[in-house]
Amino acid sequence: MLRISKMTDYGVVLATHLAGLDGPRSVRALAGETGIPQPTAAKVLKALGAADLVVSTRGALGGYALARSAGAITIGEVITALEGPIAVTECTDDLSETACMHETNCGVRANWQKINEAVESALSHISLADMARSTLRLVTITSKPADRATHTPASASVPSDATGTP
Amino acid sequence: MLRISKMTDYGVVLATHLAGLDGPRSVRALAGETGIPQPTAAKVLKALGAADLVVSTRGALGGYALARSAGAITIGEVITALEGPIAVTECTDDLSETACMHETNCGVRANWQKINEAVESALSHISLADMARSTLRLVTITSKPADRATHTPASASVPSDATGTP
DNA sequence: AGATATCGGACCAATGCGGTCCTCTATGGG
DNA sequence: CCCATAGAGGACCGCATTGGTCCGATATCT
Repeated sequence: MLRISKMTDYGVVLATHLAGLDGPRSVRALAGETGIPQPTAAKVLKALGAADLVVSTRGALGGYALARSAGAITIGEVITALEGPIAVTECTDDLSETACMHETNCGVRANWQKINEAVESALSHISLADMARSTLRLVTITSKPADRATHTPASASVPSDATGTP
Repeated sequence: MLRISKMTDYGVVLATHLAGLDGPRSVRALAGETGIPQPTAAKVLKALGAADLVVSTRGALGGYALARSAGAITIGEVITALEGPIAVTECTDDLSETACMHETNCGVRANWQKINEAVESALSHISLADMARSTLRLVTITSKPADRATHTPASASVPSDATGTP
């Protein structure tokens, strides 16, 4: 439903992988272990570093390590670091005068904020330590009300056939 | 943190606007009232129709109307209809053999599913009727399961109070 | 000093998204 | 009965973002 960029996916993979290590590890090693191309991994790690989620040690024997304990870093932070703060296309420029004041528009736009908060909150309940567990217990947000088929996420179990098109 | 496409934004605005009406309304009228360019609005409404969220009446005096009551349609459905099911770049092609089996990778990927569920669940708690209210009460994600020790998310819980009400 | 490894840029290619248009079909009104 | 209206359903294009690569500079360990 929501688009997750590949970079963000990489970021979560990398961060989770890092959660299982203690000492700093080089980008090369990290990339090799996760199957992510080195230059791209470097870019992601860099962004993660800018958000203070990982720390880097330079020079020989250097590398990346988590800035905090795996339990203290939420995937919400990771995603935010890579995806940037929500982009809900808030009332755009001059259009706001014509349409925004019109009627429901701005009210709806304001509520987008709430939606974002709800999502962010959900994401803030999952830590890297949780991700590292093979079977995440899942944050079970209250319940599951009206959903109408078409989205039946298979718990665990990797999709054997890749439907995606590269 | 998560990218919301403009189309999705339009969809929510349109659907919410529709929630305040009873009879069918033409795309032209809808577009004019929401400030969304007609052709684009038509496209969005079309997608909403394909997801059975709105029904269309053809011919003169025709137009779009909600397929169900405003309280029975969640924004999760609207977003899913426009954004399509999550795109978490599931284990891509042959790479999966090398890296996926490697270690954390696939485990992490499986957990992405959980993340998605959490988000989807959060979004399923907000109906169009809720969106129509100027001040959405917010879905108050109760949740809060797995976290033991060393877990100190800056997130806290969902801010149930209306933060900003412009 | 030299080797190693990150940092911080610039840089390019491609996918996809936002947006438009045109034709066809169905329905209601004159 | 015929025409105007209004949606369906395509094809289509341009631009922006994203995914990915490369380079020089800096810092650290042997």
